[in-house]
Amino acid sequence: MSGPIKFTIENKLEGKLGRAGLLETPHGTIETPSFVAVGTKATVKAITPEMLSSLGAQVMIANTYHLFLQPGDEIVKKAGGLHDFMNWHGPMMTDSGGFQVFSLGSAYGKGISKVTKEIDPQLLLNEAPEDPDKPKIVSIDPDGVTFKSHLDGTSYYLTPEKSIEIQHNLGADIIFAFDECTSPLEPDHYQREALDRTHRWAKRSLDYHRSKENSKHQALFGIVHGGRSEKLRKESAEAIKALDFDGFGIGGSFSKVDMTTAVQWVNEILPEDKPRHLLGIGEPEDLFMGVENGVDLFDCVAPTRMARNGTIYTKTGKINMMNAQYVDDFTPIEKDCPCYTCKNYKRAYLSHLFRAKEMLAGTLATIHNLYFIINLVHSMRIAIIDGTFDDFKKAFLARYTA
RNA sequence: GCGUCGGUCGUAUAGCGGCAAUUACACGAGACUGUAAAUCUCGCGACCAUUGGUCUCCGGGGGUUCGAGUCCCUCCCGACGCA
Repeated sequence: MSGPIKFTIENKLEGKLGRAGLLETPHGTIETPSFVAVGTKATVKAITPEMLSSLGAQVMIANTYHLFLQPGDEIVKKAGGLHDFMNWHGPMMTDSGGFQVFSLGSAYGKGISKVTKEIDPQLLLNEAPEDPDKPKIVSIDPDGVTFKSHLDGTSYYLTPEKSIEIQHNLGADIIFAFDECTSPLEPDHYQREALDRTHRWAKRSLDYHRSKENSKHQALFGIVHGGRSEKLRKESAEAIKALDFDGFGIGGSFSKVDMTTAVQWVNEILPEDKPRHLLGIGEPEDLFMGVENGVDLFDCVAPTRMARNGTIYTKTGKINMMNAQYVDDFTPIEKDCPCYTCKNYKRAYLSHLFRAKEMLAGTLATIHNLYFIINLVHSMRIAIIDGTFDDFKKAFLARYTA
């Protein structure tokens, strides 16, 4: 074991793919399964790194595309890397920019999200409708992707090598290969084409990475794709597995019903001794599904974005703090929750802060939501170690209404 | 007391003969899954209803007109000016 990270399994779920483990990185050890806080632009929105740490976060993930545009990876490098730049000294990851191929590309302005409730067959037939009023800001070619900056319209060309170079400058402990996240609405022939491209890019990402000194202290994860297709998913898992990455990401925009099968197909193939990260997934029921099926790491904007938009996780489901009923509700945000927000503030106060558009609203809600999700995944870990996962899952989901 | 301007959906506004009536905020609800997001969508007179329909509405009352927030008369209220 000579890579920059070390993964050891502590206990497994009987008869299933799930496991609890330890992932050692140059900036500390992550107890898995673990939820990775999203800090796209080198900040977990609304909170400081100290708050992030004290609410129980062990690891966070920033974004190549956003930091490349602003302030620029060279600036971050001069600052001494992301850890010093943003004052987060725990384990850190960076995403490659591959998701932006989707969110700024095929999903741009079309109301398509990462997880669709169901696939509308009408949309599938017509493929994605083009809006002639909206200039395309992403265009893909065999070598890379041209982005028109969403900030000022400047064109930038991102290739696998460029993405890795940027991620080397950013200096996270774990970085991702440059991939293409496709829309589930794309037809089969396109999924095929995009998958082949992602595999070529994976190889190029890895080759470039290994040719640099940074590969000694930064780990590189390859990303499995394949959309909704069993054939492509399994093929992708085999192809990425063959490439000697330090760990794996499972990517894609899913229809809710396709997610479970996709994760199972892939994790049955991926090597057991390397960590797996289910990219961009984080609703409670999905986290149970992922953990049960062998996912070690999750990241998701849901807890932080929901928090800023006034939605709070509770053990019985999400509540919208903007609703009239909370104006004079002087009970804690959530009874029995030990987080800073719940220990110190009442619903009526949070309701007031949101209505008054005070910044503290987002901060307090973020602290609670992140604690809720991070603690949920951590509890799953403990349940795996204790051998009580099924009971824990049953009890949680019985109370929780999505 | 006289004169001028003004009174429109909770508030602030648009409207100057075809209007259930503009816009913003507020209010009510919903959405959000590798962050174009402290954002976005919908609703906001009432009652039916499948597209759609019926009624009631722009300070009060009266008038002109096929048709009136919109024009005329009068009353009430407010601001300003002159007494």
